[in-house]
Amino acid sequence: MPELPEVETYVRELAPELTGRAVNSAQVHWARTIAAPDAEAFPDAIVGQRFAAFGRRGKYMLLTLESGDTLIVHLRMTGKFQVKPAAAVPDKHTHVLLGLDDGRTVHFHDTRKFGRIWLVGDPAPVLARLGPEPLGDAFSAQGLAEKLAGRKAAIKALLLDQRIVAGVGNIYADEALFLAGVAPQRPGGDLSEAEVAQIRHAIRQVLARAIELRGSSLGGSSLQNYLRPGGEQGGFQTEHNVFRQTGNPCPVCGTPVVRTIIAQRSTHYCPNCQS
DNA sequence: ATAAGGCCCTGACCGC
DNA sequence: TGCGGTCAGGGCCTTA
Repeated sequence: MPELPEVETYVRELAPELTGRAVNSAQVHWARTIAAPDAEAFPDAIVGQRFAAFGRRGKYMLLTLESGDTLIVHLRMTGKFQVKPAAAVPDKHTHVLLGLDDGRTVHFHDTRKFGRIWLVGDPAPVLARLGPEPLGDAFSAQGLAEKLAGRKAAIKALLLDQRIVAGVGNIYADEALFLAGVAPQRPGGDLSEAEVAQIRHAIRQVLARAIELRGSSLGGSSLQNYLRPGGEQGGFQTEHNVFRQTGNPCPVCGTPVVRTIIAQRSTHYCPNCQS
């Protein structure tokens, strides 16, 4: 599932493909994909616009247009936003098509239909609830500790809360807690200052490494939750220590990795290394 | 205010 | 082979 490293990879790889390209046509085949303005108004609003700059906030892609408008894309679970040749045929899961002035077409493909696209003048309201960027200076150990103070929910659940830190999802929450040596079910408010600092450091470390490897691609050939804009896989899945490694030996101590459910999400950890 | 559970969606997978 | 049930989970919503 696309989390911060996967979205960052999208932004970096889309920029050279789309910068300067204009949208000549637009079709919406699943109305709920368009969060703003609405499916009916979207084509007229996007046609004629030209891609100018590419950014990211948490798991949101921010495609700035020359007009000053922003096309915001959230891939959620299975969304893919890919630039394809003119001859590429959309399938039944292709919900939005953007025809470009060079003949290619952007395909928004989303099997589960959880993904959303906004076309707005001001992206701030869409992003208003997000916590700090984990790779930025604003994500401090002290700030994280303040947000965890008094909280009784499991640290795993709190790391998935985008208001606490933006961009961490199920994969990188599990991997970061492993690197930090903290058990996922520990209440957030019970963590020591040192443990919070270790978690912050681990989040930054795992996200940076995953960006280097262009994200994590999971699943078989037919159920691929994340593929890069050109259709290639990422490379970080081979470095997962615990995520979907249930029963496999912990790379550090050899204890079998355990799977449990926290906040209705699959959670994987080493019961020996994480406490 | 926080915590917990439901909902949206489809396809893979499992047991019978 | 077919079929029903379960699981996957990000963000938002409701409920307590």
